[in-house]
Amino acid sequence: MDELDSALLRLLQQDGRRTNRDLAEKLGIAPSTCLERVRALRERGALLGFHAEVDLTALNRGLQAMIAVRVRPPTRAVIEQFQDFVARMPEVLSVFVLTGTDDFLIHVAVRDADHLHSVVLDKLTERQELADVRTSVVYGHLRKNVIEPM
Amino acid sequence: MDELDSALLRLLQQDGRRTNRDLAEKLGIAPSTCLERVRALRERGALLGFHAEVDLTALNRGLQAMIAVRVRPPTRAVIEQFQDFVARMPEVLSVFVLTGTDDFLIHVAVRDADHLHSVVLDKLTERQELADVRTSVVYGHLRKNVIEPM
DNA sequence: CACCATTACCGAACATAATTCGGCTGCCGG
DNA sequence: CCGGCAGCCGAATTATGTTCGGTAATGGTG
Repeated sequence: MDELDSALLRLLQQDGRRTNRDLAEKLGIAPSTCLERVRALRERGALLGFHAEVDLTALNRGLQAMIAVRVRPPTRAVIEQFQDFVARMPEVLSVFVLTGTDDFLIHVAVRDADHLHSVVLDKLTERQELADVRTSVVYGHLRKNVIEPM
Repeated sequence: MDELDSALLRLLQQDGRRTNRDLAEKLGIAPSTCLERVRALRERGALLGFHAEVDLTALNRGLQAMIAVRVRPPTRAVIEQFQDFVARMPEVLSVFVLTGTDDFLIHVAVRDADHLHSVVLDKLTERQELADVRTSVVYGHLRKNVIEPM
């Protein structure tokens, strides 16, 4: 994991569709070398994959919320079962499993306030193991690249 | 935004490096048509970009935490200034601006517990506007694709 | 119902890029 | 000093992206 590798990861994070030639040129190495480097990063597991970023508004899911949840009892079985359930909900963007007062943070993207309401009341609150729910609307969500630009 | 478009977004979300030919074949359309569709999605802003996913452990930042923050006073000026500050911290993965009791949720990835400690005590707590901080360690973080697989 | 205009689609030709591979270089251990 | 190894390179090959003119489908209009 030298300087070249992190430069590659940084560039591919900013734009995962940069061509191999482009990358090679920016780093001052041959395309074949660059290809080999990227392949090695994938094999080592440092580079997990490439994903398109989709605009939520374009999908009619412009309203985001963060739902803090406590389950009871907080045993492994209950936590895993609840996590599985939440992961299957189409409104869910991501699930954080936490220490502390809350057991979960659920990041959701929904159509509108009614939709959010129904997600919380009709889907989540139906669960027996759910002990506490607190919903916050997300005004803004800034996502950074893991490796800082130079 | 028809069925073809969302199929494209779904596939590109799973793997942003699928070749155009590949996509076209899977959808049963010509490569040139597929290319035009993807271009249209980008121009419309539905498809925002492509990004590499990097393994945090490989970067020696295997410990994640969620930091809930309240600032005082919660005016626009203070909130924007704090957000700018947080966004510049290299440990930060993403920042959620919230309604509710907490003003921010800060998702960080750090080397170890000492690093986390220093982020909270040496960097965050230094800020005058900071009224309240609660840190939770993240055991697991499941990220889903926005569009469900079929 | 016929007409036109518009849009989406296709396939072939062309341009660009990915990938392979044999060989070269420099570094390390013996 | 000298194998042996790992990383790198560049040219040849293969695959892919991209453009563009033509064609079929669509939808609105007289």
